[in-house]
Amino acid sequence: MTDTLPTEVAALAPGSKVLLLDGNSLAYRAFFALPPDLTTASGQHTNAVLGFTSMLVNLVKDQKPDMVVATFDRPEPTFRHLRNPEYKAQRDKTPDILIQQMGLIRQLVDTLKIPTVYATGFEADDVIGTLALQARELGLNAVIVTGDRDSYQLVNDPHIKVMYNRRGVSDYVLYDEAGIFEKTGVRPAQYPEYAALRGDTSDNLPGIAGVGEKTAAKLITTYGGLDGIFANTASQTPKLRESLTNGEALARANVEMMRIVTDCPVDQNLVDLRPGTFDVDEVKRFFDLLEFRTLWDRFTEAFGVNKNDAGGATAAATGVLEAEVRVVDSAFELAALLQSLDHVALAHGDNGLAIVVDAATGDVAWAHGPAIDGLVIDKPAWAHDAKSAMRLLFAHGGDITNLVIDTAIAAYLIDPAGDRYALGEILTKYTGATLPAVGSPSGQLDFGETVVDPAVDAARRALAVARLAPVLLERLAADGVESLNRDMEAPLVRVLARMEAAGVGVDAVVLRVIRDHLVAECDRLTKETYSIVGREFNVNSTLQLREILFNELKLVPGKKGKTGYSTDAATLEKLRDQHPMVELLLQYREVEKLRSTYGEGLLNEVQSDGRIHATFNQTVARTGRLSSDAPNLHNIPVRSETGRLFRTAFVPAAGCELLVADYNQVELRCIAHLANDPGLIEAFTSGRDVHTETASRVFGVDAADVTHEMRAKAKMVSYGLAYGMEAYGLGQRLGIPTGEAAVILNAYFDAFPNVKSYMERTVVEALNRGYTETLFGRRRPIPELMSDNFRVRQAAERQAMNAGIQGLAADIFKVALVRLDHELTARKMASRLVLQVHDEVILEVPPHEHDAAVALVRDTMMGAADLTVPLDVNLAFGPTWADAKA
DNA sequence: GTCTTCACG
DNA sequence: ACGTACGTGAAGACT
Repeated sequence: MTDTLPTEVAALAPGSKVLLLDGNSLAYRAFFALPPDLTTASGQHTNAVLGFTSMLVNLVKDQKPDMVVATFDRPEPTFRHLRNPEYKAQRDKTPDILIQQMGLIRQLVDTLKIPTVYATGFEADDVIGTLALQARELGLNAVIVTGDRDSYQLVNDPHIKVMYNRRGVSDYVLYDEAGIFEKTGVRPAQYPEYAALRGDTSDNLPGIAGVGEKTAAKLITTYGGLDGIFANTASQTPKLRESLTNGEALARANVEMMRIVTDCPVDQNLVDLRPGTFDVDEVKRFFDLLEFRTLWDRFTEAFGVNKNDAGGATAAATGVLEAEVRVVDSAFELAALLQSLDHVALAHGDNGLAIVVDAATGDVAWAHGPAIDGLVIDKPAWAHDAKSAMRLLFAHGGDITNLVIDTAIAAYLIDPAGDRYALGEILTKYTGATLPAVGSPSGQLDFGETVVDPAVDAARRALAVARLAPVLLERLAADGVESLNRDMEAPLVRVLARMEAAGVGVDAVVLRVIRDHLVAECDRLTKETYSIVGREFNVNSTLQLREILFNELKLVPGKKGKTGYSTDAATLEKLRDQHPMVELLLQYREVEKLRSTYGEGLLNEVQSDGRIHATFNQTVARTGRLSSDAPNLHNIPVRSETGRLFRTAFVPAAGCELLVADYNQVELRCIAHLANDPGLIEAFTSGRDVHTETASRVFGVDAADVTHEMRAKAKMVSYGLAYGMEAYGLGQRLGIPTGEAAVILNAYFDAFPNVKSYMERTVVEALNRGYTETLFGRRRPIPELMSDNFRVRQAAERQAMNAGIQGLAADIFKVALVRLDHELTARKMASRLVLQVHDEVILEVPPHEHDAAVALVRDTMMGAADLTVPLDVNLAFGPTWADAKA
């Protein structure tokens, strides 16, 4: 123990420059500096935010402050309002368009980690006055930035200056003590009394009639202050004497209003503030949200950030990547080279693989043709789009068995909202380096004259991976998604690669029969429709359909879209009784969808091995789910009788059966766990049907008395819940009035109160953190939660509610896939995964593994996560996908 | 390239 | 008064 208290030390050295921003005043100036019709695509007004941001950029660029501190008025009335109800009464006339933007301005300030100081019952001016004095005590230089002349009175020390915004966003003038005197004719300390005499329009305080700026300044300098002036009224002209005598009370009251408090109770003292470090990504998202494009460049310049920097990333390396390519022809030579590396940064090219030998010198080996036959890379591997590299090696009898990082997936984990994760883009974003365009000889754009060796392109990409991987690994750790990458996403790459390579068996003959039948049906329905309408037209054209339905046939239109009245199935359903063509149209729509997307679509994707090899995307869905394309095997029909026929065309390899396993109500179980709702947990642990159980609680009847209708309604509510559904939506889907739906919804939340509080808590947490987080640590930034646009914000809230639920289900499923594939391999089983659909896996199983496969799949899937409710799995075998149902 | 519609979990 | 359930991908029409 020491006998002295620790000395408080300011963050800044004496002589440092601190900018004190009067947030409200500058927001006003910004608002009137730019046209009010500046909006984003979604209709959010941005003129004040844009102007404010622009001011800030200019200030930082010109002033180069060591710290910026902002102040805003508090909503509570101040002592000035209590004293004089007229004071700043015009604030009530603040335009709505500006009020809407104040939240965004504060958000900008927060995003830039600019400390904000408040004092309840006082104005921003008083806070600034208090901080300016504190700055002086700390030996700092304070620059007050404002559009309010009241602050002139604070410039009574060489270390305090005012930067006054005259108009626009860049017209500033910096006043010191002499400057104030020159401008007003009085010294700063005299400013309140001077202003009290002449009045202040911006504060809505009238001055003494007949006393303007000149007279006020002259009186102040002659008599030193109000006391002197009113003691000497006798020496004035009769007219001025009368004005002064009548106005004395007013002027003395005004002074009390004008004088800035320099010791108000601020919530933070200057000595405790530190200049913050902002996250460039977060700032960029804010700029993107508000569609600030050109401002971004000015911002990065003024704030001295590499505009491609990823915030915390510490890559000094920049420049254009150039590779020194050595060609490796023999497998022996390649093996020797790999032996010497402790990790392998690689990129795949046309039938070859580029492997970084020495990133520092740009030394890259290009192995192709026979050299990669049977190549198994078991060293820790770094790659971009590793799944494609794996599939290339699979085709040559090789493998990549120890993937440490896929740079695209890492970028996705850092921000799953990114639209693309092209190697060149994330390289520049996270390291500042540039990847030359494909086919470009030396970083220049190529117009087809020069043909560059594909090996060179692959080599450059491998170098890019070598540069990126360490930066991204560091960032993954910083974001707390290291284990998500290591234990889930990275291992999953190979599982998906194996499923893609395996493909799923398709009976093209069956497919063709289905397709041909649909073609005939389409033909029949089209002709019948033509005969009813009386002429031919393109039934696939919504435009022509709208014309016929709503103009010619005069049917009553339903909802309207962007371009006109909707003709979707829900609308047509309501028009069913109005005209016979509507029924035909509905039938046609269904059949045409099946014909085109599935009949023709799937047939086009059948490869020469009689199988479909779709692509499973791991960096697309913002919730963490997988997606499928070319073709999409995640939306093969099942709900309609005819559509379900397509599943009869999905078959196992000869001698095998298909094993289909899907999680039972996995999202609802996730809700039960996350909300920790006793009722919902009990509904799942009781072992009885969960929807019946739910209906019993919602409708207050015994489980035995739950009707089919009640169960269906309860089921709809349960699922709608996960999406943030409201009474209107529930009513639409159940075909009941909104009021009735509201009663059901309320009954649900009464029965399961923790579910409601979980939903509310989730939104608040996401708002505070700026992102949602699943149980496994998967993050999803949702900046739109801060939007001032009601519609945008509500949509964001629903996304936030859903992200933790859908995301957790996705995480559980991914764990199951990884473990399942791992176990199948470890047990040297012949069964293999061929397909997955969000909560369902499909395996090809030879007869002798029938029982072992069931046990393994069931145990692995049920054990993928330990929730407060059990996970349940349905399993079924069948000769086709359609037949494999319990 | 955007819009509308509709298939799935 | 607003608009009204999350997440995907594909096809066809239209600009």
